[in-house]
Amino acid sequence: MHQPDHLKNAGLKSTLPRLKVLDLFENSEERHLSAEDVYKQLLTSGEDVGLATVYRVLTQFEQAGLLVRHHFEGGKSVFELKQGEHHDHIVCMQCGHVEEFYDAAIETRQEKVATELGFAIRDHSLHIYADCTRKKCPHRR
Amino acid sequence: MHQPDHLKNAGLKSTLPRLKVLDLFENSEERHLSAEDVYKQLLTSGEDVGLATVYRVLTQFEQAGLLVRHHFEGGKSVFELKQGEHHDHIVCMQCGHVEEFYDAAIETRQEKVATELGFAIRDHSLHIYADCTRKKCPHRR
DNA sequence: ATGCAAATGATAATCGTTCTTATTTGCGTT
DNA sequence: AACGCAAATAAGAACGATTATCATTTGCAT
Ligand SMILES: [Mn+2]
Ligand SMILES: [Mn+2]
Ligand SMILES: [Zn+2]
Ligand SMILES: [Zn+2]
Repeated sequence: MHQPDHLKNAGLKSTLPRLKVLDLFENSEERHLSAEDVYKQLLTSGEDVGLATVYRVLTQFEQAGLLVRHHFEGGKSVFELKQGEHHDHIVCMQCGHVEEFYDAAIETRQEKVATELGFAIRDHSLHIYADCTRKKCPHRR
Repeated sequence: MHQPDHLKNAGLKSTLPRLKVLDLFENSEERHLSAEDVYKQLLTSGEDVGLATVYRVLTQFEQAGLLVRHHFEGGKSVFELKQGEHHDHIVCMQCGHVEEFYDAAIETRQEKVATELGFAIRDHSLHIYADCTRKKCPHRR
């Protein structure tokens, strides 16, 4: 889906570290990755990229519109491939599993609320923290 | 409204630093304060409390249910007095002004979404980032 | 007033992230 | 294919927010 020239189109030279990071997001099991996640996964697969470079590249990709950054609880930034449609997140407090959802009613209510209060929305984040029911989840009874 | 014995009820000794911090939240102009905010305001009013103590006390108050902690963008934690009713926040990206709101429709939709996805909600945060229209706001045209 | 567990405050340590700078690389041009 | 150079990288220092350590102080039950 993404090609080396996606980088050029974004005004970024197609360098080895950038291609590796992009590749990781395209082929990783987990959609939502922190800088540390990216760094460690690259190390594990033998690719060695400096941690500073990972941070720099993630920020550049965010600015270029290739990635979206989220601030879930826990302090660290998490990134995912930007693939058009906006969505919100529900995070399992037991296993960290992240599920995505979109609810049109919520989105419109937000607009309404903001307008009534005299605000013009630029962005928003809705994070639901919950317990999931996946077999893998350590919380399962 | 809060008395020294609110602390005792929460299982916390009523010490000087704790009383000062609680007092600040009760009498401060701004409802939503960071640790740094609290520390500086105490210094300004002549009270001297160590920064470490401020952090410690804020966390204890959160655990005791006296304060609620929020993670707005910008990295630092922000606290406010817990006064019963849950609400969400809309933050001005220009002046930092925080407005509170509650929308029943949004709350119920969240429950619905979570249930459908097989999650049991424990908590959530909805932060709307926007431009406000207050006279004080530097963004005003 | 006394004793002691609990709390404080100064400072060191930690964590995620950004900055600095010497070295390397991508890539358009010979 | 070799050059030249701006742009990018890597290693480590620096940073800002927060937490941990530990010697000293304080609240409070006796
Ligand atoms: Mn997502
Ligand atoms: Mn609030
Ligand atoms: Zn789970
Ligand atoms: Zn404003």
